[in-house]
Amino acid sequence: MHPDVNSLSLPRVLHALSDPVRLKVVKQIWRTGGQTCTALNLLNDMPKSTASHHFRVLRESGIINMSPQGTHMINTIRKDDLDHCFPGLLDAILNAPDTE
Amino acid sequence: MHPDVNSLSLPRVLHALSDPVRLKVVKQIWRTGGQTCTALNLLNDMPKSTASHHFRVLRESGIINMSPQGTHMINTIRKDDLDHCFPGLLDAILNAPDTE
DNA sequence: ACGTTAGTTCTATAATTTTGGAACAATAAA
DNA sequence: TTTATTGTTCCAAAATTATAGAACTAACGT
Repeated sequence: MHPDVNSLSLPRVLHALSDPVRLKVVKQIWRTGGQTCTALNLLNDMPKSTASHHFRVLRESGIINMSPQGTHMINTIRKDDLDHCFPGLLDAILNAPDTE
Repeated sequence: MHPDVNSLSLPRVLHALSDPVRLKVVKQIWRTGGQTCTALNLLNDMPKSTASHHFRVLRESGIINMSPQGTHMINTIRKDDLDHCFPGLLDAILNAPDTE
């Protein structure tokens, strides 16, 4: 389930992005323009259920769109929606240096 | 204790701002250009210790500067430092509509 | 010196999040 | 149809965070 554009919450978006793993994932999805979970190499670092959890947080906060494509999920950033709701926010975060 | 400019962490900053109370506080400090804790009317809503906790999170993430002024603390946003580390981020958040 | 103001720290509890194992779908491919 | 592949969901444990009462500290005014 994906939240509607008009129901995005800034605290929720910020919380989703405040996790280093999720922040990294978002940057990578953005860089590659849409990836599956495994293609993101998450499963080398953590079990599937944990990765799935992080993707769920990103989806439920409205940051990513997940669409089933055969056996995988294609993840894309909801850039337009985020830009519409919070202008400049995503760009600032995507362009920020890796501080962690 | 305030973190140095070169040691600000994006996930940490995002986490600090992902709490609705703290987000509101930051906006109010920015709007008024520097306020004490009580002037922020936090204590009407919550006990002192809780407010103090939130201010500590904001301070330790590098978002606010707290300087003792007699018996109070003057809280200001570390705008220059944040702009320097994460260009556009704070503006995007400060200008974002109140979604909560 | 005394009380007041403003806020911190200590401590504990409640709430939320993260992590991960195991069982479970759904699709694809042999 | 069997077997992988890709991921989800369920569950419980671990870790983090939020909340708040109570005692404490420091500065100011009287």
